[in-house]
Amino acid sequence: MTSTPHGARARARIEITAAIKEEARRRLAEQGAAELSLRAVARTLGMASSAIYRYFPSRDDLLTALIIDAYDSLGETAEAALKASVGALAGERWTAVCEAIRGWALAHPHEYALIYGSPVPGYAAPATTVPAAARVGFALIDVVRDAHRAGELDVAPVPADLEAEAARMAADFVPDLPPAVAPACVAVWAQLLGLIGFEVFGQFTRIVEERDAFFRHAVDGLARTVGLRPADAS
Amino acid sequence: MTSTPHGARARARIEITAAIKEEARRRLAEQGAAELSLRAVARTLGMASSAIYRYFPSRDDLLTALIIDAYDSLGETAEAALKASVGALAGERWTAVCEAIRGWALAHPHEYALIYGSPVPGYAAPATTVPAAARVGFALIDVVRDAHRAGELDVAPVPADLEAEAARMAADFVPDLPPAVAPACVAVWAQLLGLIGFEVFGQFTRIVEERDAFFRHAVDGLARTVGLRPADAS
DNA sequence: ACACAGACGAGAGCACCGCTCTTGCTTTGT
DNA sequence: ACAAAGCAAGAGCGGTGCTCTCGTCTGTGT
Repeated sequence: MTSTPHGARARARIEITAAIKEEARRRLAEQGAAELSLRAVARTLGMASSAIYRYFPSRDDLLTALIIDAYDSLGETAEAALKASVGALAGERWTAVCEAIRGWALAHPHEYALIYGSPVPGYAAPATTVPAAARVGFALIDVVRDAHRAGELDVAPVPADLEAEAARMAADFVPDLPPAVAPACVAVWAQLLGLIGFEVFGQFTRIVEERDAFFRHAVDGLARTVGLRPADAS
Repeated sequence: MTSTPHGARARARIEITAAIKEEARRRLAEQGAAELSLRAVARTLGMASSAIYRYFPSRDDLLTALIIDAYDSLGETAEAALKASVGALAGERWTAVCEAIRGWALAHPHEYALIYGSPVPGYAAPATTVPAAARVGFALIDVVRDAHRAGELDVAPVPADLEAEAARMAADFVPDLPPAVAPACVAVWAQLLGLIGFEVFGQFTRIVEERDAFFRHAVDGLARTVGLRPADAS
């Protein structure tokens, strides 16, 4: 009965690994990454602290696994908003995806901090996290791509010293879009997350009160920057 | 009781406090906030670890002091760029201040992470940090204000649901600017630091190669968003 | 069928951390 | 001059990440 790769032992390993990750994620969501302790996880799981090291070689490895999960969770949220908005105007889709990302960030501040805050140790972004990290960006790009297909994208030219870079970016990430929009896409991606990060990390305290309306307005501005006509008719 | 306490005791206290902060800042710059340990600082200062608690009640208080210093250092840099650019075109001044902020961030990544990355413990932003934190924002606003005085600011209207908020923001932070630009100022401030944060934290790895040209282009876009005519003639 | 290599769990232990408490000594203000 | 307050040092508590060793269990090849 070896339907699973190597018997029941391997299955137990998968289950325990998942249990550790689940408990760690719970603690992460409650207290943040700095307070996440292997010993505490082991304790509530009823195992010796040393046993955890059979599953995750170090605390950083556990954290890396959680980082990938967080990226995937956020990416999934963005993709869901993307799908749900098929057929709508490009500006409205843009807003929908941006608001989905913001909503996720506000609902999972510690996870957000884990992936977009300061890198926890010195710094590290193992190559394994890259594909998961890219999903959010691609969801945003998809809105732009669809708008371009529908002829609703206003492409602004790019300065001469960025032309080569824009071409490279476009070839790497958006082969079916005009190269000139590639830098704008990347810039807007970073700016959007800057906006969200400021809100999540409390930088808007006593500065922005009407968060929803403010975000909506700012996101309209970002849409304009990439060449979309914003949903807001104002 | 006496504002300048006569005696060598008070003077020694100031000197030791400064020495602790200096050593802590050195370690922060080298290793980051997570690795900053009171014991290690005490060790290299040749004092018992418990003695440090006479000067900083807790690790977080030391960190808070460093946060204020970092805000001030960054604010000073921005203000210096602002002063150095008096008389230049608004677009050029904008670029100059933005590049000064970016330059500081790239030169002091750990300090940058301390103030704009994820809040180190659970969260914390003692009220004492607020004035220092505001300096950067005001440097940016000054460019906009001067442009407005010179009649070089294009003010875009604000949606109806933001008018009250815009008026409140303007009254609080930019009383001599049209209310409609206030939300744009705040949004652009967050977006600029998002841009810089992504670069500092390595999110642009393998995505943006020509960092300088890219940043310059993005900053031109931000200038446009607040209503400035960018320096780039393209 | 059985023995053996490998995976596994538990415990002890190391070096480090933030922080507190107590004990003396020195400076300060009256 | 003397009491009060500030200060440095040491010991100690509970916590951390991580390693090592030592029994136990298990999956597998002969």
